[in-house]
Amino acid sequence: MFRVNGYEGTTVREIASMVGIQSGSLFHHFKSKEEILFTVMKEVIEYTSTKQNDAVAQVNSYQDKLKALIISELYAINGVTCDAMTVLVFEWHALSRSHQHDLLALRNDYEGTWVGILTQLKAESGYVESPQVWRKLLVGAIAWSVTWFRKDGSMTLESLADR
Amino acid sequence: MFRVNGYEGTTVREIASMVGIQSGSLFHHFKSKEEILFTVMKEVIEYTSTKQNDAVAQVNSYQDKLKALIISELYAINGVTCDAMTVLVFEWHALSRSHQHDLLALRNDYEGTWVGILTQLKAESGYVESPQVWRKLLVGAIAWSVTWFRKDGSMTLESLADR
Amino acid sequence: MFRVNGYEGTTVREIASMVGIQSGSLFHHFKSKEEILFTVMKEVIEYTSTKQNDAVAQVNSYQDKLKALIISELYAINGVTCDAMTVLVFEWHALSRSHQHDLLALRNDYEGTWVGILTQLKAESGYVESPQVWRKLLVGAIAWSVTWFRKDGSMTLESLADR
Amino acid sequence: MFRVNGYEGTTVREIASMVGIQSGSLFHHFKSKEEILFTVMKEVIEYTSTKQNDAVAQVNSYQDKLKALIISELYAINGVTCDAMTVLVFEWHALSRSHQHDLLALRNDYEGTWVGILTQLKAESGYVESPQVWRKLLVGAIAWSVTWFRKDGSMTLESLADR
DNA sequence: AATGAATGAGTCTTCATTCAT
DNA sequence: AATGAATGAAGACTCATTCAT
Repeated sequence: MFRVNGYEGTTVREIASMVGIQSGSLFHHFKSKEEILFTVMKEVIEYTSTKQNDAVAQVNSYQDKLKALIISELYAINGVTCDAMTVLVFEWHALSRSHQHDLLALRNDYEGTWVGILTQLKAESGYVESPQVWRKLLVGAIAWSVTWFRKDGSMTLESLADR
Repeated sequence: MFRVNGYEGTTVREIASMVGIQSGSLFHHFKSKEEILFTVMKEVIEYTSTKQNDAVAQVNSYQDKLKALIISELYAINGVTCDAMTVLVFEWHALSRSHQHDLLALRNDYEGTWVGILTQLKAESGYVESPQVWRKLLVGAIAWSVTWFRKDGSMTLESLADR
Repeated sequence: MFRVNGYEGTTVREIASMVGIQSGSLFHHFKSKEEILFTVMKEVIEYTSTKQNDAVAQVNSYQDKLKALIISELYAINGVTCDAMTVLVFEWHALSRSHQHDLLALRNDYEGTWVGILTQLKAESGYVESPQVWRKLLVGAIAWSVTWFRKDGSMTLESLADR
Repeated sequence: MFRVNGYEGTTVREIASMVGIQSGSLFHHFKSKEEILFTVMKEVIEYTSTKQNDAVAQVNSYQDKLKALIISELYAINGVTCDAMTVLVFEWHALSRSHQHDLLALRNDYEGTWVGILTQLKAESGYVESPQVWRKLLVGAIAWSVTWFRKDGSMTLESLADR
């Protein structure tokens, strides 16, 4: 619901009724609406980080690791975590400063893996000039796929990863 | 203000007081808060389209035209139109269906130029496989720069365009 | 406009635009919106009173005078003064106390004619028991015609007056 | 409150404070101010219809039934339902088209009883020429009583009904 | 006589949150 | 764990009226 109508555009009443309870009851589970947003974001970061680490661990060369990262992130953006990832990007400013801070810590971990591998690739092949900039360009290209990639189209996420 | 606090997070009163009038007076100029958002978005699209067309017209080869497009879009995203462009991307869902439709028409024009030039490049060099997909990857990488590129950093937009 | 949408339901802007000027200009002619309402009501009372007096003066017997009053009032309610008369009845409470007082004075005149003639008829024929009550029943029946009588129907105001 | 100050002249805040709650709480019970107006009107029509049917059922001759209708309507206009009935008549245009439509359906029922009985009287006695027109003249005379009849005056509603 | 930008008090309505039950 | 009535602050928007031009 946050993805479709935005955080501010979604009412506590709507959330509650989708779960099948009254709006007042929601506050037994979350102490505020913002905590729901925070939870969504926190869980998707944790879930995606785990998936990413698994993917990277399963291959050996850094080139393969890079591709594993790309595929992993494409799946995060376009797979089951699609809604949550979009919310993470588009509703960031709806989060309180303090919660933003908490998530940034988790996020650093995740980004660290990317930059680490890109740095190794640079050392190995000299091809990647600036790992930080590469990461930024890649995350943009990958994240944007949420706006256009369709699972039922002619292209698979694997073939997109190759490009 | 829309960029910093989001559309929903910005009150009409705040906008008015920034302009130096009363909140009621705002409705003499715009018939609703949403019309302000729409106007911001419409104007930035029109302005950027004009800039883009100028940039493309000034060079001859398609490779140069592509680079002109990239630089032009990087400037749109990170230059004076930075706030408006960010709002265009991040507050899209705050727009009414009908206004979304209106902007999409303008947007098509803009995107048409990109895909047109990428298609020419494909015909010439065979390098660009799918112009549509290339455009998507490029716009993602470019748009994302708003989240990390700093004018006062060590990198210029021109050098970023090269990468 | 007051008739169709009510006094509160009509804006000064709408009135002005119907006349072909801006809302601000209206205040050169009337010092408030309520004064417009007052003027409409005052003028229709005066106009109708004149018509009524003319009608009564043209016949001799009290029975004919009564019928003249009835026809005259039916025309006031359903003729060119129809809108203004309806406003007079339905928007009475939108008037300030002081303006209500002013109109009541005019109204007394008008009502005096009715009760005078009904009193004469009682003296003559004994038929009319209470002139005051008769007047009230008659004005109700007549005024209500605004809600159902149609000029283009099968009935004329004269035949209705007979009933 | 609607009767005294009109629908537009009554604020939601005033209504709420009369009931002893905050204005916001009102919207827990009615989804809009207009729904309150609609409810008032709907309930008074239903209540009055029931009363009317009871009154008619208790007598046998059509002449008695007509008198029962007249008395019943006089009581509706001047009794406990007086305020609501007045609002029904005077605030009709404040209702949305759709709600007007709903009430018209209820109203048809009520009017049907009147015209039915007047039609029977015409068949029996030939006295009532046009039942529809009679009904209109009667309802006008009766409804108007709200503007002048005083319970504490020298006249009872029964004696008024006779006239 | 007319404009039209500006006012500012006021309107209905929304909605996250509370809390007695 | 859930209800649902109530809160109250805040929101966008309206509109009669003013006034310098």
